[in-house]
Amino acid sequence: MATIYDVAKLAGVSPATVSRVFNGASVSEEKAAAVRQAAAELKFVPNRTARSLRRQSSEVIALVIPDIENPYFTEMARGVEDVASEAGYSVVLCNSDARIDKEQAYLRIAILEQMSGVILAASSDRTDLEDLLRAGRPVVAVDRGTSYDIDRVVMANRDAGRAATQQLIDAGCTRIAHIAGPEHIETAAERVGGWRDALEAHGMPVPTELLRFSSFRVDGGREAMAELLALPEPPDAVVAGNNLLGVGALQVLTERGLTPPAVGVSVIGSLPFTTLSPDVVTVVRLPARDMGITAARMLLERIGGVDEPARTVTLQGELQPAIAR
Amino acid sequence: MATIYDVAKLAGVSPATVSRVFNGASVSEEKAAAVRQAAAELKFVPNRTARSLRRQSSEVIALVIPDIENPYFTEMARGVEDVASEAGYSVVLCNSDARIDKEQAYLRIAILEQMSGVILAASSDRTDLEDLLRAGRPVVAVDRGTSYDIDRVVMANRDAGRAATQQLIDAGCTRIAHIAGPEHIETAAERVGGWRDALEAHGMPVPTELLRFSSFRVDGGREAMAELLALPEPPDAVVAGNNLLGVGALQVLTERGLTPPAVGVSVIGSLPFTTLSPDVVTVVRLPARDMGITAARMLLERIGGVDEPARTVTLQGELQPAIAR
DNA sequence: ATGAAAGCGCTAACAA
DNA sequence: TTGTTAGCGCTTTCAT
Repeated sequence: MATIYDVAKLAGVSPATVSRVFNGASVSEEKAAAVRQAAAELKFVPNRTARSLRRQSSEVIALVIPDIENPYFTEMARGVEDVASEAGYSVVLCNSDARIDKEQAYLRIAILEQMSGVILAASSDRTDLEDLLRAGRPVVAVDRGTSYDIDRVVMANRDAGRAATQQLIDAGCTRIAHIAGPEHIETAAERVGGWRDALEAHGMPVPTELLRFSSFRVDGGREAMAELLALPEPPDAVVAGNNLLGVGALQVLTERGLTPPAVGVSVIGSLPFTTLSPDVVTVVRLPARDMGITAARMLLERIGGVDEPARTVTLQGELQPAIAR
Repeated sequence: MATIYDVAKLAGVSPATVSRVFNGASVSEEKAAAVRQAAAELKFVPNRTARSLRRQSSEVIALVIPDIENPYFTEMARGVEDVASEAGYSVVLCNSDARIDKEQAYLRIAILEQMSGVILAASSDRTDLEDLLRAGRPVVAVDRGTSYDIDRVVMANRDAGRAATQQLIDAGCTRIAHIAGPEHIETAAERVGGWRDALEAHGMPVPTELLRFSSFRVDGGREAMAELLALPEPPDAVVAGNNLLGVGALQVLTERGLTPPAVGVSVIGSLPFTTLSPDVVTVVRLPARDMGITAARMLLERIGGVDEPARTVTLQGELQPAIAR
């Protein structure tokens, strides 16, 4: 691997000049050409590690998500990656497994590896960003907020919950359950709010026994749905709090021969790998990729030194109603 | 951030001794204790960038996969990550998008960032590993081989294809189609071989018009399934070459009211987010997580200097038959 | 077992 | 504009 010194010697200039050429500082066109020529000849590429050590920062950003197997987050990851790699940054994808200790470990690594910044879908509202922020690394929150005053990109969760529920009301359902995510996660709580709103707006009672908090996972959806069906008065419809809960609920319904529209189903989030006809399940599509793109752009701005007050971008879901029944 | 010098001063030793303590070299228990004490007091953590520069390698491995949105690969990624992080390595997940140019770009970055090694699910059989191998970075191939003589972990694709097909034959199907992945991808070709094997073993003709090569994606499965159904003599069963092709095929069948067992379906790979009852679709589960675990272990061995001839590990799929009809 | 010192490849003051 | 030089924080000879 050729170094900056090899190039300098071959081009007949100082190492500093070579560095300047590769960093866009002002260099006479003549020397710049010589440097480029020499660099090409030696197949020189700057050593990123050395640069990081000297600059005290590297062109790497961390993306910390709670579940790498959830298509919602991988879709977001693609958005982040597209923007980042366009700008010459690498993305390190970190799977916190929704565990605060693993998350913390990754955030530590982000500091140690001198990463330029972090995009974080926090595992809980007690995530500790002190060290990171003290080290001057910008952090952008995605999907869920944190307890810090930082940039964030979130979904219009309440609206999504309302729209999903509304659709079932319009279809004539009267006992509408809601399988929600963990109570302490902001997104879950907001979607519950939307479900409540829609019911109240129609003068319908808010049936607490039909509200189930669960994990944002398939098995959580399965359990909750099974419980709901075991009720003396089971629901005639259900709003799933995210894509995986929707899958779990639909699996249980299918197994019992209650495939929609036998029981109405609305899902907040997309069902990318479902085999159901899109006609029978209402989906509020959440623009995960856009969320990733937006977050990455904001982070790059912060890395670039933008210094305005913390911003919040809220993305709207898109209602894809089941065909009216 | 405290440096090794700060610790040395506080502990009353030389920087070299501090380094030795953190690298397991022999140091008197007395001084070692003093160093640990001082390090704890200063919250010292070694700067990884400096170490990488000095050592000319970093504790990072790259995992390059063709489709980050495919659950098969994210499941594998988890396996890799679990092993790697256990050993103190970070994993950089790179999505090549099945494009050889993006893949090449990531492999370049792996060299530049002095990553310790690469786990690669190659986008094609023409992937160029010259630079990487010349730079002495070990590479382990997963899922698919490469044209190089390196360690690899693959699935028993032919067996999987055979088992999936066999199951449909046992169920009494007589016109069994196969929707395969891209012809030039090893895994796809091998699975086709298995399909062929099973048919021939039963003295059944191998119906070329029922073999479709496609992309390993949902839309590919949809197109192929639609074409098959449009045939004058459509198939009464289909073997899907991977999980996404299976989803696509099932979507089309469902939309046309041909949900299995109306048409028999076997899928090579799992359907994690399907809402179908597992009773009606045969699945040959592929142990993706194990593949990741195995590959990561092999890579770490190579990084550690193991120098034996290239090894190949073949993992068996697990037949999960639909309930006999 | 320990310390002194060189240097990994680059960038950024400072001088010229 | 250009070159000289001093590190960034660590590891690793080479002495002792």
